[in-house]
Amino acid sequence: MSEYLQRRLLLMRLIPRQPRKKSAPELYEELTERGIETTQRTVERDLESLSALMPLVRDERSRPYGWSWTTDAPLLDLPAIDPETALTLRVMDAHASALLPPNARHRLIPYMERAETVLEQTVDNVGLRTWPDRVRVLGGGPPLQPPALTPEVFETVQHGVLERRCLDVHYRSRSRGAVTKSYRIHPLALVFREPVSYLVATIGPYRDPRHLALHRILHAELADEPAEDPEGGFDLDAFIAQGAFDYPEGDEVTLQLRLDDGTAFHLSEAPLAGDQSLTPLDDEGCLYELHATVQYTARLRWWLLGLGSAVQVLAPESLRRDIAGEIQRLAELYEVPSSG
Amino acid sequence: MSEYLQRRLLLMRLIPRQPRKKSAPELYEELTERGIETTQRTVERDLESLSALMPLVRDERSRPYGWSWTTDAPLLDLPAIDPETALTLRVMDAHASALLPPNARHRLIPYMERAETVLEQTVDNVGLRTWPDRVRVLGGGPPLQPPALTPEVFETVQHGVLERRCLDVHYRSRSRGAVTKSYRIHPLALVFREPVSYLVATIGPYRDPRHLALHRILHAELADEPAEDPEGGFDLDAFIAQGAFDYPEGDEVTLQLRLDDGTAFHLSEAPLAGDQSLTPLDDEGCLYELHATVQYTARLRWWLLGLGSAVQVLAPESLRRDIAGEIQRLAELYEVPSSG
DNA sequence: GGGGGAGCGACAAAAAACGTCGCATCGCGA
DNA sequence: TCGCGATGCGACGTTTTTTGTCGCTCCCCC
Repeated sequence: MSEYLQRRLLLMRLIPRQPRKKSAPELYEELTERGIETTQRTVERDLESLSALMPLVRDERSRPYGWSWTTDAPLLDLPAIDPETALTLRVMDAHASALLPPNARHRLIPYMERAETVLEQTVDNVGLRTWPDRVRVLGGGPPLQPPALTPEVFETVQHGVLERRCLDVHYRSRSRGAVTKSYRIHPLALVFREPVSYLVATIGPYRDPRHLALHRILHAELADEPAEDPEGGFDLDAFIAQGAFDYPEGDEVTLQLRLDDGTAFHLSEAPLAGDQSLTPLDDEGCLYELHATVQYTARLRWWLLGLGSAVQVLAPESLRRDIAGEIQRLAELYEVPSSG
Repeated sequence: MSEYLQRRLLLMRLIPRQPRKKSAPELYEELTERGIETTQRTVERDLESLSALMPLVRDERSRPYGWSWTTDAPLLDLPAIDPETALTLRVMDAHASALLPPNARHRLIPYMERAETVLEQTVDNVGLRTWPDRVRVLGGGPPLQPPALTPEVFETVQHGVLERRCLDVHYRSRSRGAVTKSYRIHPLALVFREPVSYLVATIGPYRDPRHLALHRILHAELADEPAEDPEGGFDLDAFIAQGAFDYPEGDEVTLQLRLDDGTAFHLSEAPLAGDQSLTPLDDEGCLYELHATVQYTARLRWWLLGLGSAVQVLAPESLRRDIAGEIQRLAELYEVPSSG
């Protein structure tokens, strides 16, 4: 029966993209491992005939020749991506562009190009070419620009986290001045906080995890030494909860707010919590009271404060005092006249 | 030469995923269109032998049998996704989960599962299985929950936008009460604003574009009538800029802020604009002044206000007055004592 | 009831794919 | 510098698969 197709399909999947490569003997090995009986000669022939059809390249600089897909090889996906999925991918990408450094999205280019092609064809069928004019993502976060990374850094760091290997990095420390230091670090995890991406790692012989902003890593290189977790293991959630990223986990509190009608409407659409309740305070429907059980986090506080006078915090008392104090400081800062 | 592989590969790509289907004669047609000379018999044979290897199904309920991939057919991508890309996809998805309704991401499940598989294998090689514990995305936007959508609505609406066909929708209008109305609408564009997704469309015979929140569309059905743009065309950016989503485009202003050191540090990492400058105001480095050319938007205002007393707006004067006014209202609301 | 399209079994010719062998080449270590 | 082993590759005859064609049957729809 048709060994042919199965073998070539598997073979194509085993070939990596360009910086990496695999030799014919290697590929032969992997094929037999996966239960395909063949000869190395056949594999060689397969590679040759495949390279006539697809963007495969052979690196002949060193003797066991290495095969790989070209960097710009278009994505060939089975089953092919459908227009709806392509659209979803695009929306996700549009959104991620505000969050991830450009280098991080670099790897997704073939996927996005594929999505683009599919969308264009769809639109073409209907006689239009105005696709990109039909979707927008409006960000809700701070209007900041993601910092640029040294091109290779993201890749290398990703590699280190994925393969659990140590990294040698040059790090421009947070303290002022352009002082850079070199460390050998044990990568533990990746954390993305709105525009900035962080690597969590232990540094050199020390055992306490730290976070390094990726854009402050000027150079990174993979070491051979395998990365080790600190004794007792590493719990990323606990690390974040203890406040490492200004995102300390708050206690659960019963939030009580007084809202104007516009804000009440928005919150009825996208609630703060599953148990949220909204009740009008008067007949005209201009004021509402909201109850909800939420986590008290810094993010919540920013958000409430940002809404300004559209929202008044009634409870918990600690949050109310907190915000009132902030307002007092603000009032002094802006020399607002007395509230009588 | 090897027509074989080329033909079967193309054939597989032409087969759609399950709700859709294509018959052997259709597929034969499309193959010849793309320059592959063959007979319909061969296509039939190909389909049969392929279905032994892959999750293809044949719908035999009506006579020109329809072929499709099963809904859960795993993604077979060439070149295969590499661990770094898989990781990036996961990060994007983690982020999108806070923004898109669950139904929207539904289509990406095969992609995410594929990414998951690749990651697990990678981690396996190194003897670990703790992959999901190594990445987190910390949101910066409001801590709201995306509203739930009627399952089919997102798909149908997407379809309408993509193929430019009218939709018949039941819409629960924004005004209070559970009144729903039915309209025939001409879909124009999709807009995503943090937790809520919108469809921009003209309604019935009217010519002015409106936005409909997707979660308030209770039911949607594709109509045969092709969708039409309003006379004079439709410009999504202009529509947004005119304030349709509380995101009116602001004028460019030269922003001047006084910041505490923590905020200054964050802004030095992720600047507000390309031309941003930051200068310390004293020797201890506790106060900084920032200049940047930015768009004056509501989003900027929320964000500045949310930062509280860590930021003082010095210019433009209009923004300063705006914020000072807001603070005065807040001070009255919270009965903050006089600022002297 | 009949016409046409679709699905499918069979067959023989044609075209590959395959394993094997042998030789040339290259890299590495002695 | 020499030699060994691994790798790449051309050639060849056999084997297997593929492919076009024909014809029969079934089913739907007119």
